[in-house]
Amino acid sequence: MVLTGMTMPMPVPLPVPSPPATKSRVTIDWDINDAKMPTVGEFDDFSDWANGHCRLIYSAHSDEARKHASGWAMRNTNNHNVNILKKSCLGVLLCSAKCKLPNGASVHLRPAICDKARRKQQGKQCPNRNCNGRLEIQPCRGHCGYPVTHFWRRDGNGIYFQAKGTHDHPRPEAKGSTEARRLLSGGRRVRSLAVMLARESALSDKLSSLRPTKRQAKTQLIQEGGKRKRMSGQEISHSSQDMMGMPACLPVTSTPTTQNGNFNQSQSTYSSTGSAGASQWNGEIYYGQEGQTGYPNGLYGYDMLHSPLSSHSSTGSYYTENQPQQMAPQQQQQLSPQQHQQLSSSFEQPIASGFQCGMPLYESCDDTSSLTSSSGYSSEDYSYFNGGYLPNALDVSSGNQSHHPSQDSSSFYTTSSEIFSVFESTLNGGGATAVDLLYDEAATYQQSGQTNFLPLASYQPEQQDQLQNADYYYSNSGVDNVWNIQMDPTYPPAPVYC
DNA sequence: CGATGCGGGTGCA
DNA sequence: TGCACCCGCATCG
Repeated sequence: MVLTGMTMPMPVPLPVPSPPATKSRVTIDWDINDAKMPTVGEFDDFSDWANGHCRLIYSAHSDEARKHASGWAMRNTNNHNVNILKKSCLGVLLCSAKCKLPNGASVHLRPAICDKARRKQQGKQCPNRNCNGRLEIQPCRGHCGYPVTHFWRRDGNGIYFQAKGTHDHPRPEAKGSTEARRLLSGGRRVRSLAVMLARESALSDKLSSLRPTKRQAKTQLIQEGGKRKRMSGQEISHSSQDMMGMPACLPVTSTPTTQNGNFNQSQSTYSSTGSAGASQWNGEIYYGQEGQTGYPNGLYGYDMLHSPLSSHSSTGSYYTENQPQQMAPQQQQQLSPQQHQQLSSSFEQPIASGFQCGMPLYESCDDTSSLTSSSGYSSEDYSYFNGGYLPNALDVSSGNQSHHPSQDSSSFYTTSSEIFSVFESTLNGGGATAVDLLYDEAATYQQSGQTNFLPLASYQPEQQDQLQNADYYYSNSGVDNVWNIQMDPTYPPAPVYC
């Protein structure tokens, strides 16, 4: 996706009905704290960009699920419960200058999970050559002012996932990008940052355009309902609300699910499920990956640069957020280009429907719902940020979405595992350089016949130093270790609707 | 070196 | 008591 111009991205109200899901999962109501988790016959496809209040049940054979993976930078949070793994969002690393790449995308790096590493990230110079900004963390405050939390629980042959809160920040670059960069970079780290970031943008646009219609959304969308208690952190959330133009912490007033009753019961019994001492998360045996396909959906207003290098592709979770985010495939298909534009540009139009999970308007902030709810708030991450940068952090988002339909559709479900596999295998195969990876991507796209790649230009002073990304080039003088990004005038933003 | 997971401990409501 | 969060430790890639 591409972030552009818009400085005050507002959530795009998507009059989108909840995505279809198998009855087994939809009808079953559960809470991560339930004493007994429901057994389902069919599992959800893994979604690494889950957003909004939602619950998913993955197969215990899902590699991603076993690893508790997420596209969001989630860090472990101690909830003193060995049965439920809790993680809280660290937000995203943005440029203090809010600079934009030529294609309108913004710098949005993945915060290191490790506190120490994260401290080092902050304050570093923006990877964009033409920017003097510094990297700053925009903390996640999507859950009533606190970071969005994810809960994982293994039970039987299922891995239960529950998310609380709606991210109020752009997506960070995907995990794969960070890892790859670290593995490959060495002294080129800074450059790689810029390259990967920018490349992600163009790449994801292409990828998304290639994505065939995925099977019906399978994610279970269950909005947290009726649990309202604490509103702590509400004042903090104001900033988010203001920025997003949406209430991030309104009490849940709708969604008549059966969850409420269930909740109380579960909370009271939850502790009984604990197996003192031994964590269920220990000694995990990861099964081989079985064709994870698809790609994170991202009608997400803030999200733009998906990482094709992500090791976690996703079939996407079609959350109907009050944001220009995920949509169900079929819904997407029904949209005309104009509709796409309307959807993405109608930020100012708040929607008040109770669309399943993740609707900020109905976001539950009562998290008493779980003993395990919490956050990974880290004061260290906020110091710089609070210095005055926070307000516009979101402007990294998507300004251009309303102008480029292709971007709007760029984040939709498409089985792109084949494409990813190219990079992933290369990544893991060893011996490949960053250039190889990048080139592979370009080549792959070309094969798809849907891109407008120009032949790779000569590399100078070395191959790695000039890359092409469909609509712009990256070059590095090799002197100051920063990248030049130049637009490729020949690149037309071709809208493609899957 | 960093990602992850665990868990002791503290402060607050 | 529940939650948010800090910190150190251990393991693994």
